[in-house]
Order: sequence, then structure tokens, then C-alpha cells
Amino acid sequence: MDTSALPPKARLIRAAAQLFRSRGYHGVGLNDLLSEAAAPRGSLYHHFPNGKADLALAAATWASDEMLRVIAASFAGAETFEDGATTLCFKLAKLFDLTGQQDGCPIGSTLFEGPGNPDFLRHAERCYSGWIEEVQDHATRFGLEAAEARKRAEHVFLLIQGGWQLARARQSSDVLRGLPELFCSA
Amino acid sequence: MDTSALPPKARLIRAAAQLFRSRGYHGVGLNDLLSEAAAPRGSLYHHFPNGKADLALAAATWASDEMLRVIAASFAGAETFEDGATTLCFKLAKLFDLTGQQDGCPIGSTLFEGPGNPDFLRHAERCYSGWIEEVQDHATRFGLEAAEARKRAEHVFLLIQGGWQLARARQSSDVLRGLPELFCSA
DNA sequence: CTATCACTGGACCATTTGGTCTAGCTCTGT
DNA sequence: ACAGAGCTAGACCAAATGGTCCAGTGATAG
Repeated sequence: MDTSALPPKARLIRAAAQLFRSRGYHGVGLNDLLSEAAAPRGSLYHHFPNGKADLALAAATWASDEMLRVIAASFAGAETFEDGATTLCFKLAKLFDLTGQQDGCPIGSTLFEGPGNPDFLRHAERCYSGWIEEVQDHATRFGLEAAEARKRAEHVFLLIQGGWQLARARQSSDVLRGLPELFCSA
Repeated sequence: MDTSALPPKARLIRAAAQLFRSRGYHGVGLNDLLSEAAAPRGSLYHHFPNGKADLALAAATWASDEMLRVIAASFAGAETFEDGATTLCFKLAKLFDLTGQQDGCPIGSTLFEGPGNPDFLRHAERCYSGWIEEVQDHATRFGLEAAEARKRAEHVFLLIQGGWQLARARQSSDVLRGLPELFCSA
């Protein structure tokens, strides 16, 4: 992805999302961040007055929105709920391979570390809820009753989260590709 | 847990396991670590020549062994596989509550950050494999055929991993307690 | 043309980071 | 009693960290 044409703020967000996802919030220094984004220090603190923390929140939001788009795209051409969820798993597997096979959930990696920062956890909760609701909406669209739809959506969410974790440890996207077998038999 | 009577090496490992689990590898400084363990710097580098990295590996091993014990205990008095797995989820929910409702998987939090360190990922993979095999063994013990046992074990593992993540974001152990509903209907 | 403004560039700073080193302590076995 | 290993204590260090500050720059509005 060539980001050199984007305005600095967007470059910062993308660089942050990418780096945090693979090394975690505390694992990324401002120097890494700024050189990756090819932006000077001043820009960061102009666009994000609270510095690293603000940037992390923005990066998480951006990554979360991307994820929503992936979910929507997966279910767009689906015939059934299982069909859409399966496509989603395969898309994520492909993404996992593209990003070097060692990135976890963009939200978790970015936000699960600021101990004294309740904003981080609250934001993570909001992102995750958004994902689950998006999947749930597609489930109801396929005719599932509300409670059942929620259950199926959470099931898929949990499997994907777990799958990311295991895929990371194994450095293999096969885990993600094997997920459909688990929620289809249900 | 009173660790003041333990030898310094054990105190370091326990403190490391606890701190890494809630703040991640890079989120914990040596100062935090040493003051939590009430051990001087010299001890750390005597017992763990490679410093923080060695300690993290040791802490992960220790945490992984604890987890194996929890799994074994959960299945010990179980009548069926689902029974044991359910007990496991409830035990983990309790543990989650006890540790302040914001700790994730001890392995993931500790080992998924050292970017240039392949040992970390390999070690994580070994720990996870150990957990899955332990669950799988109990599944076969209850009469499940090998392939089916592995599938069920992986399913439970993935749900628990995902559950940890979501529980952390929601700061609620209810997610963990709701997992049995998902693997029992399968 | 010029005043204003959002933005950039980078020098600079206090603090913290992970890590080294060595003097001395405390156990052991003889 | 003594030697020597095993271990502890903490002073010390270079490098990196997140953050501040302000002089400039370029575009836009009057």
C-alpha cells in the first residue's frame, strides 16, 4: 500500500495501525512511528494533542472501520449466513498472509495494554461490539431469529479472535481457513 | 498469593507472569518487575543471563504449566467431555475475576510482541499445543475418535482464547461463562 | 499585498529503559 | 576455620522513550 500521497495525518494513522498491530502499543516507539509515516514530530502533536495515546485510539478506529468493510464485503455476495462467515474467514486468512503472518487482532494489539487508561478498554469494547453487530445484522438478514442471530455472530467472533491468536503462534493462516468447519456443524 | 517466602528466582517468575499478563511484555519495565518481586537487579541477571527475554520465557512456561493443571483439574471429576470443558470455562471465569478482570491469555500477552525474536513465537506455539493436546487427551478418554477429539479440543481452545479477548474488553467474565452454550450444541 | 492560520521541521528535554559490573554476603563441604 | 561457589545488592551506564517548544512555511482570505 503506497501511502506517500496521503496527507500526514492519514499516514500517521495507517503507520500506527500497522505497527501497533504487530508489535503492540508499548512495543512501538515514536521514532519507529514517525519514520514509518515519514512525518515529523510536530505533526503528530498537532493532529493528536495527547500524542501516542490519541494516535492509538485513532488507529484502532481506522482499523475497526476497515474490518467492518471486510465483513460487509464478505456477506455481500453470500447465499447463506454460513457462506458469508466462511468467506470472511478466508478473507482474513489472506490478509494474515499479506501482513507477514504475525499480526493479531488490530484492536487487541493496540488497545490492551494501557493499564491506567480506561478509555482504551472502552474503545476496544465499542469496536468489538460493532463487529459483532455487523455480523448479527447479516444473520438476521438471512432470516435468523434475533437471539439465535446474536449467538451465531458471537460464535463467529470468538472463533476468529481465537483463530488469530493461534494463527499467530503457528505462523500459519490455515487455522483461519479451518474455522468454518467449527461453526457450520452447529 | 503470598510469595515473600519463596526464593527470589521463583518470585521473579511469578511477578513476571502476573505483570506481563496484564500489561504485555513491553509494557512492563525492569523496575516494576524487580520491585514487584522484591528482588535486586543482580538476581535477575544471575538467574536469567539474557535478562528480560529469558524471564519472559520462564514466566510463560510457568503460566502454561499452571494452565495445564487447571485443565486437568477441570476434567478430573467430569462425567462427559462437555462437562469437563464447561467446568474449565467456569474456572477460568473465576480466575479472570480474581485477577482484576483485565488479564488476557498469559501466553499471548507475554510472548506476542518480541518482533525479531522467533523463540517467543515458537515457545507460544509449544504452550498452545500442550493445552490443546491436554484437552484432546481428555476427549479421547471419553471415547471420542481421534480426529473428532482434536476438532473438539481445538474448538474449545479457540473459544476460550476469543472469550478471554472479549471478556477483557467488556471487563466481564460472563463471556467465559457463556462459552459452553457454543460448543455443547455442536 | 498582507495578515492569518493550519501545519511542519527539528532542536531539545527529563525520565526511563534494559543492561553491566563488581564488592560483598552467605551458605556449603572439608 | 577456611576456601570457593552461589547468590545478592545496588551503583552505574548508554541509549531510547514520550513529550515540549517554537521558528518557520505555505496556502488562503481580506
